[in-house]
Amino acid sequence: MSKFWKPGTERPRSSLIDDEEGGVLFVSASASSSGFGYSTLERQRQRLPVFKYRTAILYLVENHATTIIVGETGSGKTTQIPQFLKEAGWAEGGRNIACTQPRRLAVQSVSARVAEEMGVKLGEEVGYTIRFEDVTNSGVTMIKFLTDGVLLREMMDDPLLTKYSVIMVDEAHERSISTDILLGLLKKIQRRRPELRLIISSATIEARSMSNFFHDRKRNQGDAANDSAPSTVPAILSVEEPVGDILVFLTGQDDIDAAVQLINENALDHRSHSSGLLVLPLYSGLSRSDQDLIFAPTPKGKRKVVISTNIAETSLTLDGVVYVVDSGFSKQRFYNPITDIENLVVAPISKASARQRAGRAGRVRPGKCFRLYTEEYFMKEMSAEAIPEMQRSNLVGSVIQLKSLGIDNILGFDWPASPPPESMVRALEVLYSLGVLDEDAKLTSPTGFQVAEIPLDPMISKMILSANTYECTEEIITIAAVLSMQSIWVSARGVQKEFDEAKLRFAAAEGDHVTYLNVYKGFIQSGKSSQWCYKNYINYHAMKKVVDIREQLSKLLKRFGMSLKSCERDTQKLRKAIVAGFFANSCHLEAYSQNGMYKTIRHSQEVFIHPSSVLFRVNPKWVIYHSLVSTDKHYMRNVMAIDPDWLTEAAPHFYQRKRPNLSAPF
DNA sequence: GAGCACTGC
Repeated sequence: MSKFWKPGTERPRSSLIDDEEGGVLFVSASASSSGFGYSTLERQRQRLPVFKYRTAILYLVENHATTIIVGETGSGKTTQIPQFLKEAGWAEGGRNIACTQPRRLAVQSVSARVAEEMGVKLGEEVGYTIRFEDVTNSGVTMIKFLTDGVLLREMMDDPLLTKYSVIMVDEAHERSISTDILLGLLKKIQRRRPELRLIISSATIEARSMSNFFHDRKRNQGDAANDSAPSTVPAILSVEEPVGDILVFLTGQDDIDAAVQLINENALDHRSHSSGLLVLPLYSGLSRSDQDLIFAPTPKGKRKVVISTNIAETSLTLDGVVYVVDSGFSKQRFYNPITDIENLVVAPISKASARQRAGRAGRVRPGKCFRLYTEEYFMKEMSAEAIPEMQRSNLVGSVIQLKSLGIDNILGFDWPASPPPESMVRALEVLYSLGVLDEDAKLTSPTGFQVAEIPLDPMISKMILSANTYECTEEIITIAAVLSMQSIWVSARGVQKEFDEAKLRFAAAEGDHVTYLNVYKGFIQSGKSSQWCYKNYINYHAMKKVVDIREQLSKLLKRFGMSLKSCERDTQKLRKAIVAGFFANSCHLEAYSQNGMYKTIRHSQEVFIHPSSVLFRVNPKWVIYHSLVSTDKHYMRNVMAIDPDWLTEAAPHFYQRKRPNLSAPF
């Protein structure tokens, strides 16, 4: 354990200050690979705390900070930082900590746990805001969970908020939505209290300082190539230094598999030193056991080469990496509010990303980064930061988040990066049609408040609440849990036939949602067996998480006064509940369509059933989908067949207005 | 006939 300054003793000096710009002081802190916040993956795999946040906080202690505002999500920081501050001797003198937690559900559960961990009794509970008032006997006079407008205003006027305040923002995910929300809130404070000096710490800044190390090193020359896999291979093979693993950043599964193959072929053809390479792919679609290969120690005389997506940029840390090869590209999501479609495209990364990637090298010894683009491109053309997520996402979730923070004037909110007004309007439209917002754009009661409290996509939340009416909550919370996963299937390239056959054992004529119910039933009947999952090409870890999320949802429903009911075999009930949430995502098969083309009802967009769906090639006339993914085509993922009458039944306000002849035969 | 990554405990 490090030594920390106690008030009244001589203060240690810190060398943490990286940069000073315009009165904003940056303190280095990283949550993703170190510090208190582990990423989920990291946390599962290695339980080794590194104390980046501790050092940052040491700096604050040193500078007589009086207030710390900790952003932005995650329970790690909000629970452990207050605890840590106590340890650090920061407790004396009536200082103030506020932890922001945009999601109310999290706030409540976290708060209860904090109370337990700190051995204190809960203070008064106002809504879902919990306040401790000098209950710790440790001198930390207040810990506020800054979750709604009332507390935000209190915070602004708090006399304890003097001179320094420290905002720790986890920017590992460059300009994420929650970061933007937090910064927007902070701007409000700053305007009200201009004398305050705000200190922002961020992981991106850490990347910047690390990249200084590489700054004057020679970079590989070469154009930014579209086809990154082939051009990457020579770079990997040209790494001549004898020791140290290599981490390569490419864009996606296809590129990665191609590169792995090319390197292995090269090894066979030329008996070059590449035969000493142990080449491993890494992307989230891989099974856990395949992913874990990258953590296995490199065999003697071999050099590990991990070819990865962005997953290794922030969420996974490989200790032995000494060389990084950066293609300069990643897959990024862009949302078009006019068409309401999210596109997944290969795009150039930002400088901040490039630095973060470079920073993955040399964690254990000095390293090198090979960038597959020119220094001139880096200096002159590469954008400093990625386009904020706020500006390229569907905002339905964020709008409801703000509403639940007590911020009613969404359009007037002071975003650091204002999203396109069209996105706002779309989001408000959807929330209104779901019955979450009323005509004055206020949360409805109880639906709006309940939806805001469920930490899932509002459409899923609405589906869950509707299941109460249709008496099928047992089934719906299972479906909701599965839908909030990436996928419950394992990636099965090469064993496609076996995989398809396995899937057929669960396939339901109604579509993917009911199929998931069958999988869940099978999993439970097997006694939650990992063997059973392996045999059926199902991701065991995903299923365990489904069970976990399902459990949380069931607790939540109980709090709403709803009991779990099963519709047994009556799938029509649960399909109607699903439609009650997803009516806006309806499509019909184009008459005479030969290739399975659908059109969305809302925008007449051409869409197709994703090949991973059990309804692929089945093509029912009317379907609703959970999400669209757009690569070369617009694909619907998680598709269910419906009766079009259910649409008008679930959302007469939505469909009568737009399409009076909805039920017309096709 | 196809799947960048993250967050909620």
